[in-house]
Formats: sequence, structure tokens, C-alpha cells
Amino acid sequence: MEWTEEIIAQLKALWAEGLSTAEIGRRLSITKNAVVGKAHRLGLPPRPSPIRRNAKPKTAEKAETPAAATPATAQTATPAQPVKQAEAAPVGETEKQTATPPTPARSTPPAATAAPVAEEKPAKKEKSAASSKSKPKAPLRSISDPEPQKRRGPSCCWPIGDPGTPGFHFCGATPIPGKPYCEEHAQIAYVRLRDRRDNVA
DNA sequence: CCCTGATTCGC
DNA sequence: GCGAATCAGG
Repeated sequence: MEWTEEIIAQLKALWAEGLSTAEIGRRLSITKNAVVGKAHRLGLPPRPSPIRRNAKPKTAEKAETPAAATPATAQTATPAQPVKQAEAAPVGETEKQTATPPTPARSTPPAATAAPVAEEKPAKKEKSAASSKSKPKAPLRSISDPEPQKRRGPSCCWPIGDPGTPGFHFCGATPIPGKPYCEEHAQIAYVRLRDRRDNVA
């Protein structure tokens, strides 16, 4: 693997975006292990992972010097989760387990595929707006949003380049109806987990 | 079962 | 440095 600046930039970008390692791997056409490994080496902030590896199964297990534990130093715990989206990061990546391929005796042919794309599973509870409620219907629109509801052409939001840099942009191609990505990118975005596994093919 | 990310260790 | 293998928690 040739970790060029560009690739690394993408990795960082996607990582920071909150995509899962597998997702990033898919985009970069590498395995998630590579992603995780590189990310770790780069010192990227660890994604919210449920596991806390402690045990040393195999080798290692050296005699740990029971030296001072030094409990002091109360470090500040993580304030909060900056991003909670986690797996739901990309637009409708939910399609993973969907599309049960064969399903014998099921008259439901292809429908299952790519149906509930941008489906919202977690109910978003947005109660009162944080920014004052004293704005029932501000007549603003001549400043920030002169022409709402116009140039609303859907476009593929596949990230290209590193967000934050001048070259970054989205695919922009016409997406498949019901999907956030164009046909080309949808194909790689929506891969059956079983199929992809760790195989990039 | 599937998913997820983290660490280890041979290369 | 790289990443597959392995581990481990949901």
C-alpha cells in the first residue's frame, strides 16, 4: 500500500467525518485493518469503540512489573461524544444488511435492494431550537437565502479529496433516485456485508 | 449471527 | 511502516 499524502488526507478526512473503518476502507479500496492500523499509527483520534482490549491472549504476557500504579493524575475524562452518528455517518449507509439476496420462497425479488436508503432509524428528538424560539417566522430570506427552493438538484455526495482543502468536492453526478450517490458510487457504497467482508476484490 | 474498532506481531 | 490475524464488546 502506498500511503501518499493524498490517501492519508482522505483517510483523515473520512476518519474525522466519523465513518467506520470499514466504510473508509471501502472508499479507499483497502481493508479496514489497514485503515485502523494506519489511523493508529498516524495517531488519529480513536473512534468510539466499544471494546477495551486488556487481555493478552498469546505471547506477551510478560511479567508486568507491579511497580507503582500511580493512580494520581486524574485526567479529564472525555467530555462528550463529538459525533454520535458513528455508523450512521454517511448518508444512508444503512443499507448494509438489507437486501437479503436469495431468500427462497420469497416473492419479493429485488425490491429489498436499496429501498430504505436514507432511512432514519434513530428518531431525532429536536425539541426547542437552541437559538431562541422568538423567531416564529423571520422574514429573512433576502440575505442568506435569496432563492430557496430552486437549484435543488440532487447530486451525488461522494466525497472526493480532503474536506478543508481547495480541491475537495463531491462527486456531484446525478444520483440514483432515492439514493444519495450516483450509480457509480452507490455500487461501492452499498455493498452487502457478507459479500464484501474483508475482500476488496 | 452480524457488526464494530484495537492491538499484536510477522513481514 | 504495513496490514492480516486476532481479540473483544454490542
